[in-house]
Amino acid sequence: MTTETIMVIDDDQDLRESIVEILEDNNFSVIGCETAEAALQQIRFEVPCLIIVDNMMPGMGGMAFLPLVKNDYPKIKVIMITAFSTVDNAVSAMKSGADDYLAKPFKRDELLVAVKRNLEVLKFEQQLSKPGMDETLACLSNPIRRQILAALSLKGEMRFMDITRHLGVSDHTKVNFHLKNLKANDLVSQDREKAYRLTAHGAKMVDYLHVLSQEIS
Amino acid sequence: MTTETIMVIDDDQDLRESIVEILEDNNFSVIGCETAEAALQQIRFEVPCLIIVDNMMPGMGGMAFLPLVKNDYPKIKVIMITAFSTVDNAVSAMKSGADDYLAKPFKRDELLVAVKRNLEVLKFEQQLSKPGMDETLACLSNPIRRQILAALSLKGEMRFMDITRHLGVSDHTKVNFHLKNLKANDLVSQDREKAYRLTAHGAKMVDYLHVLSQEIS
DNA sequence: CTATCTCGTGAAGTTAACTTCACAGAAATT
DNA sequence: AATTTCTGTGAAGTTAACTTCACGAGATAG
Repeated sequence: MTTETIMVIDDDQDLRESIVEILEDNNFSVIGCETAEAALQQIRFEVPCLIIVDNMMPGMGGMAFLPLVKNDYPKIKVIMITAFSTVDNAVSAMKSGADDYLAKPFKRDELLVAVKRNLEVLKFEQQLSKPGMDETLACLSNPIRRQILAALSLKGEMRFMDITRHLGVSDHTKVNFHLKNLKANDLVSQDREKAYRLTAHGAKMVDYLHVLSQEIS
Repeated sequence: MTTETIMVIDDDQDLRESIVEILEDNNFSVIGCETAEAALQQIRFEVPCLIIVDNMMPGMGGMAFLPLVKNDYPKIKVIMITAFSTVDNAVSAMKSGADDYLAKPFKRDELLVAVKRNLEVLKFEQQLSKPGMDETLACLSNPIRRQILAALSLKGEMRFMDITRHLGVSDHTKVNFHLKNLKANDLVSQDREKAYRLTAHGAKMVDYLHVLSQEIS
């Protein structure tokens, strides 16, 4: 289960506490704030993954609050609570960057559905920006490195000069450059006697590339 | 079936013609040459995918021939025919760049097995160096572009400024740069009313990225 | 009708990726 | 023992990728 924090901002104490309670009942970790200003302070100490904020509040309203948060933490999902469910309110909330909205009055289930939907979206997006994704894909995007992987996949184990000759590359230091890159990305390893071989991860990536090659051309 | 050309180089006319015949019986397109020198000329007109060359020949032998071919056409597979099946011969043939060897005398099936095995290896290697592979992987290796893909995958269709705000990028021209890249790689398209959406190919790539994200961490 | 927002181009400027070159110690050969 | 081959390092140099800036035409809103 996700144990990330959800922030609830509403000046109406009754509503705020009831939202907090509903969420806590569903095993979310929740922080309640009475004003947007207080929330901005609080975020500095603990960054929530989702914020539920009322549009109409004394002081800073949800609309003003939104860009401030999104600017510093674009990944945080924000659900706006709008007073009346006019189309205008909803549209303007979404246009100014809200990820979702709840029209007052809303039911317990509507709240939970919205929260869970947005957490799913967050999870989806985070998968594609996983650390290591960049490096791995960039590493695989080079034809020489893929050729090295292919060669190692077929022969199992190769020495440095064997690889260089096998690729027909004139400058051996170029091969060395790419081997270092492959090692840094944990696709290739070097054993006791200096021989290069695929790591388990490297072997998986070779499989992955073959599957991918079906889709390409 | 593969209809690529195989080249057979042997000064012994009987052996050469019998190899050619065996291969032609198996629906390969074959060119026979009596000398390595003649073969080098011939290659300029038609590049074979595999060469079977005798080690011992008057004039240029297989050992001298090998580096000349591999230098200009590193992808061509070369099977060396060695006179005696001593370990030395085999090892030195492989060390100088031969992909496989056949010890005289060899049987019809030994020849066919070796040829087919090497064509399989060739196919394997070619899959990983398919054109378009580079560009696609490089395109996917950028986090902003993956975020755009994720957003389009979730929302189905987005306008330019919606994407820009959704990513929390201050400079819209940066987003434009990456969108152009995605369009150039056929992952994203733009319809009549300027709205961006995933192409079929782009949607598949999003799926593949999710598969990959399982493999990564 | 003026002002703002949208969506885009193109030219620098910057950073990262890749290549090439010069050199060198360790290992294997002769 | 001398020499070649193997396996590297590190410093330029080059090219490609990305970012930023300046500008503008067309739509939309006030």
